[in-house]
Amino acid sequence: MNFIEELRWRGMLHDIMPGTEEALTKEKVAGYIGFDPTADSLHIGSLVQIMILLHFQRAGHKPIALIGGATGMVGDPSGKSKERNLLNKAEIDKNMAGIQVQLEKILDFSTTTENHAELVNNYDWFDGFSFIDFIRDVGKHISINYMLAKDAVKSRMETGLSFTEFSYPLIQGYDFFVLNRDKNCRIQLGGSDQWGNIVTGTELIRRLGGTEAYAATTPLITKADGSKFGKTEGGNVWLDRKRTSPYKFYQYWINASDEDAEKYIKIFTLKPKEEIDELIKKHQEEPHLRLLQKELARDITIRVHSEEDLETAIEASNILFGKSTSASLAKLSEEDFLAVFDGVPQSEVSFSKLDGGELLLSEIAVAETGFLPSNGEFRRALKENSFSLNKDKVSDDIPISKDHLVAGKYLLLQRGKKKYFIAKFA
RNA sequence: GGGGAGAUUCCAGAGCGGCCAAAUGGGGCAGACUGUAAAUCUGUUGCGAAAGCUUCGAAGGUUCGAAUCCUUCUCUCCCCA
Repeated sequence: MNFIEELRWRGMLHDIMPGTEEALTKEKVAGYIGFDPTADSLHIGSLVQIMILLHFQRAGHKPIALIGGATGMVGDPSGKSKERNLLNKAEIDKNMAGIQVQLEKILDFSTTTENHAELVNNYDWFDGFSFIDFIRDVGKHISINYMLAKDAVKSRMETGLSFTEFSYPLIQGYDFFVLNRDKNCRIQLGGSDQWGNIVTGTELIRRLGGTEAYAATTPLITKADGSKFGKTEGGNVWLDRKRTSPYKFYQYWINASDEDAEKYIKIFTLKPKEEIDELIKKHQEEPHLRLLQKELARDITIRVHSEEDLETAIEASNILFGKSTSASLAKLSEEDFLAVFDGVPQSEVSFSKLDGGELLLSEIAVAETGFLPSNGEFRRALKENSFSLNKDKVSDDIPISKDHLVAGKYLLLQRGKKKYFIAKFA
């Protein structure tokens, strides 16, 4: 199965330029995807693009990850309704370092591999490239009419668009040209919102007499219920464990709906078609086992984090969602407790507050830890029978004593099925 | 520059002197059902234990009483030039 066929059955192909498939079949080429250094970590939206590069590499081609050190300073108007804030060089450098680590985890960068992945930064060729040179050597080849026809530009004609953002496609197009010229890069991949930018590149390459260049894009990942992919109430789901703990990361995938899980397992795992078909079939026979979600979460968590992180996440999930009760919780040592609940939000409470024996549960849940925003919210939770202390439902506001503590210093608070919080007494 | 419409609790959007912490819908949260899914049904959704307190773009005013009336200001949208 060639690269494009692979993407096609996985539902990862949105648009493709004619001739791309033939060109890729004929020879092994280099291809690239750009990543914006807007944060020091990528989130799972970018994971789609990384997977694309991984497939590309597995098909024998050479993946290039371009970090937009220069373009990050300009800002891509695609899909943005407002002018973007610009980043400075120092921020971008810091962000690049973080992103690099994440890419290296997934793609094979070892130079002993013939088609090893490569990381480039477009700042390297834009630094020192004067404005005059740029508009003379590059701008000359692309007409204003061509630029104005772009959706990203058209949709901003009403609200306004700075010259800076207007020039963006041209800058990204030049990246493609440079990679084409210097690294025989023949294809640019990316999200469907990048189509306009990508074809500006192929156009530029044609005008400047490079080798034939191609393009393919991935569809926007959606969720069946219409909410945005990769978001939770806490914000984006990041690849960086400090921003999104492995436990939360694992939980994000475990919570995917059936419909989404079928889609995601094709996109985010490398499992072959037969295995996935089999999994889907089994899942439909015994949906309550949630094989799809488990396999999906397992595979991605290992790829992004590690086997150990997965084990811990599963263990934590079993305790939090399994049949476990306060009894099994009480048996945990402090070490196990901490390891298991690593990703659960925590807050410290002064141990001495327990002394009088009059510290109420509500005070801990609201004032001391901020787990719930107000006492009203706490009362509501009691009324709904949705509040648990150490896995036991609570129906009244009770005074907390040292006897309630797990491993001598923790309280496991819970609102509803999925929201946990740990109060640590120290 | 001229004329008009508007700004309401997370969002949309009613209310147009007391019955308004403010209809309704959406969203959020929770409960039931389940499979940590979807759908459905139910409850809940400013703070406060309560009395009560603080909210309806901002500041003043009228009134026993204002989201509702008046004045000024700020911002948004539409039409004409």
